[in-house]
Order: sequence, then structure tokens, then C-alpha cells
Amino acid sequence: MPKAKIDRKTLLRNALSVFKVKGYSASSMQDLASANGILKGSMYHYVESKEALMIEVLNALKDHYVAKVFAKAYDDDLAPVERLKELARRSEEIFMYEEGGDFFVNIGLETKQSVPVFAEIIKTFFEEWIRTLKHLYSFVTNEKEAMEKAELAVAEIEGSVILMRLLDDPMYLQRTNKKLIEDFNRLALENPENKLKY
Amino acid sequence: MPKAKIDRKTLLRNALSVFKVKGYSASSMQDLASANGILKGSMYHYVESKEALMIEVLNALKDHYVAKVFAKAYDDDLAPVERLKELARRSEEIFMYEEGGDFFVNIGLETKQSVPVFAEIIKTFFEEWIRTLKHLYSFVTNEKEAMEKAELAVAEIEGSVILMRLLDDPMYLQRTNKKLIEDFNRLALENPENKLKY
Amino acid sequence: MPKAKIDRKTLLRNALSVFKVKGYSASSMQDLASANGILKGSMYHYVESKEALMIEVLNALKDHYVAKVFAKAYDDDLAPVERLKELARRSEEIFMYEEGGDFFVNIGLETKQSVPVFAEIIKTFFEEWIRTLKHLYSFVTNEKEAMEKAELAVAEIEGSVILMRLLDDPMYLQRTNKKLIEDFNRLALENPENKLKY
Amino acid sequence: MPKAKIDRKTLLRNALSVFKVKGYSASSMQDLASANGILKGSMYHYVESKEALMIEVLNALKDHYVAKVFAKAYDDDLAPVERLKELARRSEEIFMYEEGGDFFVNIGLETKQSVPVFAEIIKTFFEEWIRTLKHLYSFVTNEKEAMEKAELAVAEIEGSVILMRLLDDPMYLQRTNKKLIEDFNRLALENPENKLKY
DNA sequence: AATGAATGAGAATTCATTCAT
DNA sequence: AATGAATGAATTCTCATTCAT
Repeated sequence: MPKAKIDRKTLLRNALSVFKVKGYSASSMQDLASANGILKGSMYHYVESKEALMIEVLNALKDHYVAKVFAKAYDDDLAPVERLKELARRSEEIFMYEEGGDFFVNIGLETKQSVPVFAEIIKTFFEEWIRTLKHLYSFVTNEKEAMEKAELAVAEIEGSVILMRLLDDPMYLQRTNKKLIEDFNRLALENPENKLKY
Repeated sequence: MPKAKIDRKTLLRNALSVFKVKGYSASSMQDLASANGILKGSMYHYVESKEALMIEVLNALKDHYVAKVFAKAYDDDLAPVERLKELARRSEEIFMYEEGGDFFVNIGLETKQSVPVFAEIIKTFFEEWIRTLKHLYSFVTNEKEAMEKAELAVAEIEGSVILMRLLDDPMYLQRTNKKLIEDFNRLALENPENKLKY
Repeated sequence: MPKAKIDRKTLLRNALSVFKVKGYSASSMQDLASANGILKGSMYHYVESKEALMIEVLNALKDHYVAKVFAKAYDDDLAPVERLKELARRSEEIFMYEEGGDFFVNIGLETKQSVPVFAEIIKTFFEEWIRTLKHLYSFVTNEKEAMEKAELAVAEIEGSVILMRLLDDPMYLQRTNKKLIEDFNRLALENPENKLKY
Repeated sequence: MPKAKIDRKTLLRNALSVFKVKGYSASSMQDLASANGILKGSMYHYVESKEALMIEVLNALKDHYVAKVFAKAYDDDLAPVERLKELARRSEEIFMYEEGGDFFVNIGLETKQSVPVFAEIIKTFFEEWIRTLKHLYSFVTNEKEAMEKAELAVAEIEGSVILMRLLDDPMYLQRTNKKLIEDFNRLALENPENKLKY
């Protein structure tokens, strides 16, 4: 009976797959256990509760984005526009090819009233994302507009992801990313003094 | 005490309030019955199942939008830009002051995998919304761009609503609506031949 | 909305059709009402309860058998063997062509423990049936054997009906009826003094 | 207090007791759980559904008859008539002293329309029973008659069990068994060439 | 009579969680 | 660690029955 220990990363990844497909409320501990090849009862050796598990999943995912995706925005080896492209490329990958890549929105909207703890983490994720884009826009415009552009970019991307999901058409996200990069380039050219920042 | 008939409209409105706050899966028939001041079992006089109830709610809400909100776009007594403003004003009202005005997105994302019937109705709502905006943009640009503009506008509005919701700040939606109207006016001026259409 | 009054006979016949197919416990007042083209609540204008309805159905059916089927056994215009044939013919009709013609057995076994009232009526039916056959056998044998033959005949017929039902083959009942008539004829010939009774 | 494992045999035996008394439809999971000293919800550790439980009960009972009762018919250490007596003795025990020994008939008739899966198993039981008796009758008569005798014997026994049940008199079954054995002996004597088979 | 809304109990089933082994 | 039995509350839904209209 001694099944191979499940390492934490795998546990969280498997839990994420379940939560992505079923959402929070409709995912049962049974589902989560099955996804890990163990019995329901055994889940409680790993996590304190379903809620605690979701919190860990959200944090891990947020940290992953910050460390692996958003970090690109601070890579001085690349020109700012290249960094933006890199972000867009990664987010297209995530949102398009992984079922439920718009995980934070899904869970955030579903549980806002019932499990407010999740909202905190999700808020942080979006703030980080905006902060990251703002950093990039700062190369091509002033602080105030950089913030607005960043916020709008996130709104546009999320809105596109949603249309992509609800209307079953990946075009929405692709077009939005393309537009954002063009706009970024335009800004860079319009304000030549910005070039100095490169 | 058999009397006190709950009329269908009230029933649906009350159900909507519950679904808005708790989502689909976490809303119990108990909750829905309580919201109507009746017992759990009595709900089955009105609806065949929870799923059937949600379908009716979604359809009623979609029809309401089409008849009451989107219809403004076809009101020839107003200039196109005024119609857009009217749409924006109404949607701000809905999204901001009613908890969960982004109902279609919430439910759509939560139940996409588990109850695909809902997705059909939600899809129709978004297609109608896009069609409506496209009609307005046709006054100020060509067909192809009108479509793109409409799709982008919906994406931006939805993205903004989500940020508004998740970051607890109504500014996102307000700013997006303002931007959309400015952009519309700019288009109208840039292409003077469009004025004829007014 | 004033539907034509349902006369008692129709009501009972329709109830019987439902009970035959679903048994007692699984037949709902809803089912019984639908079979009569009225609403559940309206059933209570006709009957006091589901149990009372079943009692009435059982009694009506028992009375029908006594008056219309078993009565043949006392028809002095026919030779005893012809009366037996008539009974066999009628029972084949009932058991074979009407779904659940073995109604008394079905209901008797299903509800013996839970609704003992039914058992009383059913008992009477079988006692009447045996009494009837005993009357016929009295023409061809002594009292004691006539009783035993009658009891065995009922057992054989019921057993055959059950096999017919459970093994989906009408042959069982047909063969049993044929055998009973042959046996009766044999008895008549073996004991010539019985002929006097004819 | 998680311990006290109920072994499968006990579970099925207890379920059988409940089903015997109440039938299928009127037996609730609550009843079935109580009979096992556990809570309603805990039943679902052992069985997938009420239907699945009944299927297992029916199969277990059928297998028990085949292995423990019908098997006697193939015991070459006994003369055929002794084997028949043994079968009769065992079936009297089962049908008379256990409430609802005519379980297959009860359930078969009650659920024929509503849960056809049960009918399959019940059919097999009766086919096996007939096959067994036919094997015995083959010692004293030809194939064709052996089959007919076997079928008739099952019909007579079942019919007697039903009368025994509905008229509350064990005499019916006892007399039928006695008659069957006498008839078997008569056949053996009538056809002396059959003696060789002994 | 007939309706149909309401009731309240109870049906089957699911679920997060606990805990002895 | 893992198991798997048990819990008890909750879930969706059904049912016989009542009763104002």
C-alpha cells in the first residue's frame, strides 16, 4: 500500500487542473484526491482543508507568474518592446493552451462573496501584473500615462481572454496582444526622447 | 396557507440575486427558496430543476438587455454618439450598482465545463452586444473596423468590470467608458463624410 | 377549464392501469392523476388517500372476477368441463393480454408487510377462486379431492403466470390450462357415476 | 469510531432481510443502513446505489441457490429421488421459515417495468432451477417430458409458495412437494428401464 | 368539482472532514 | 503516510396531502 510520496509541486499542479475545470465549489476532495491517485482521506495528510489547498494553489500560481513571467519585464538584456512581446507570448501560451488559464478571474468571481480570503491573493496577482506593465510603459511615456496604459492593457487582455473563452475563438487574445505591441512601438517612436531610456 | 402567488418575474429576480452572490454551484435550492419566502420543496412548483431555473434567469436577463439596453442603439431620435453614451450610462449602472452585474461572465466561466447549456445563452448575449456596438461604429467607420472596434469595446468593458470587481475600484469601468466615447467622437471628426450619416 | 367529470369506473380502471405497471409504492398520486387527466390535488375529490384508492381498485377487480368470470362456473346451461374451459379462456385473456394481469399476486406480495389491509381483499379473491374451482371438481370427484384439485389448480395457474411473466413466454400458462382440462376430462371418464351429475 | 467493518456477507444478508419485508421501492437507504447499524451516508462506502445493492443481493442469492441447493441434484452419491427430496427439504426450509423466501418472485414482479436489470438475474435463477429439475427428471423419463415436468414443478412450487404466503397456510407448499416426490417415484416404477440409470 | 400553490417529511446521494488501524 | 470506514450535515428532488380560490 505504500504509494510513492506525492511531492508538493505535483500535488498543487494536479489540484490546479481540477480547480481549473470544475471551479472551486464544484471540485470535491474526492476529485482532488483522484487527480493525485490517492484516497480522499489521505488528502488531509497534505492539506488542512479544501480552502487551505486552494490558497496554496493560488499563491503558488501567483508566485510562478511573478518569478517566471513578470520577471521578464525586468530583464535588462532585452529592449522594453521585446520584453513586452515576451510577456505577451507567455500569456498567450498560458491562456490559450491551458484549459482555464484565466484561473484567477474564474476563481475570483466565483468565490468573491463566499470565500473572501482568495480575493486577497488574486488582488495581489493583478496588482503585480499592472505594476509589471507599468514598469515597461515607463520607458515610453510618463508615470501617469504608464499606469493608465498598464491598467488598460490588463483589462483588455482579460476581456479578450473572456471573449476567447465564451465565444470559443482564440482570435480575440491574439489581436489584443498584437495591438498592444503596435501601440507600444508607436509610443516609442512618437516620443524620441524615450529612446534614451533603452 | 396556499395563496400569495409569487409571480414569475419576482421569482426570477430573486433567483438572480442569489445566483449573483453565490454563483451557480454554491447556490442551493434552499437559498433560492428562502429568497422567495417559500419552502425548498415548493420551488418545484415553479421550476423543474435548479438548472432549468438558471436557464430561465439567463434568458430573461439576456432578453432584458436586448430589449431595454441594446435597443437604445437603434433609437433614431438620438445621434449615434448619444446612443453610445446611453449604453455606457446604463451599463455603468448595471455593473456598478448591482452586485454581480457581470453575471454572464461569472456564470459562463464557472459552468463552462459542467453545464454547457448555459454557455449557449451567454454566447448569444455577447454576440448581441457586439452586434449592437458594431451598428453604432458603422456610423463612423467601415464595416471591418466597426466589427473590430465593437469586439474590442466589449473586451475592454468586460476587462474593466473584472478589474473593478477584483480590485474593488469603480474607476476602471468609468475610465473605459469615457475613453470609448472620446475615441468614438474622434473617429466621427476624422472622417467627416460620416457626418452625413448623422 | 371544467373538464368532464370522471366516472368512478373510469377512475378505477385508470388507476388500475397505473398500479399494474408500477406497483403500489412506486405509483405516485401524480401518476394516478395524470392517468385521469386531472391534477394531483383534484384526486382528493374522488378518493381519501392512495391507500383508499387501492382498496377500492382491489375490491372492484375482485367483484368483477366473482361476477363476470367465476360466475361462469355456476352456469347450469353448460357442461362442467365447458365451464372450466370458459374460465381458462377468460383467465388466459386476462393474464396474457393485459399487462400485469397477475395483479393480486403482485400487490399482495409487495404490500403484505407494509399495508396489511390489502392482503385481506386479496385473500378473499383467492378463496373465491378456489371455491369456484372446487364447485366444478365436485362434479367429477369427491369433496376432499375436489378441494385439493382446486387448490392445486390455482397454484399451478399462478405459478405458470409468474413463469410466463418472468421468463417472457406465454407457453407456460397455455400448457397449464390445457393440462387442467385434460385432467378434468380424464376424471370424468374414470368415474362414470359422475356423469349423472351432468 | 471508524472500525467495526461490516463484512460484505453480513451487509448483503442484512439488506436481504430489509428487501424481503419491504420490497425494493419501499426500502429506503435509511432502512438498509439501520439494518447494518450505520448511517445512511455510510452505505455509500459499500455500494454505489440502492440499485447496485439489490443487484448484488440478487446475484449472491442466486449463486447461493446454485451452489448450495441446486448442486444437490448433481450429487452422485444419492439416488435421484433422494436428491429431489433434498431439494424439496431445502426449499421448504427457505420458503417457509424465512420471511419472503419467494424473494425472486416478489422483486421480479414489483420491478419488472421499473428496473429491468433485476429481471435478467431473476430469469437466470429460474432457468437454473428448471435446468436442475430437468436433470433429475431425465433419470425417469425422456428429454422432452423431463423438461415439461421440470417447468411444471417450478410453476407448482412457486404457485404453492404464493398461496402459502397469501393465504397464510404452509400446507400448500408441503403438499406440493409431497405430490412431486410421489409422482417422481411413480415414474421411476412405471419405466423400469430407467432403473438402470440409478 | 377543479385548480394549483404550499407544505413538510423523506427520498437518494454527495460532501468535507475525522480517525483508528 | 496511507487507508478506508464512519460521520452528519447538506443537496437535489419527490411525495402524499391540504386548502383557499
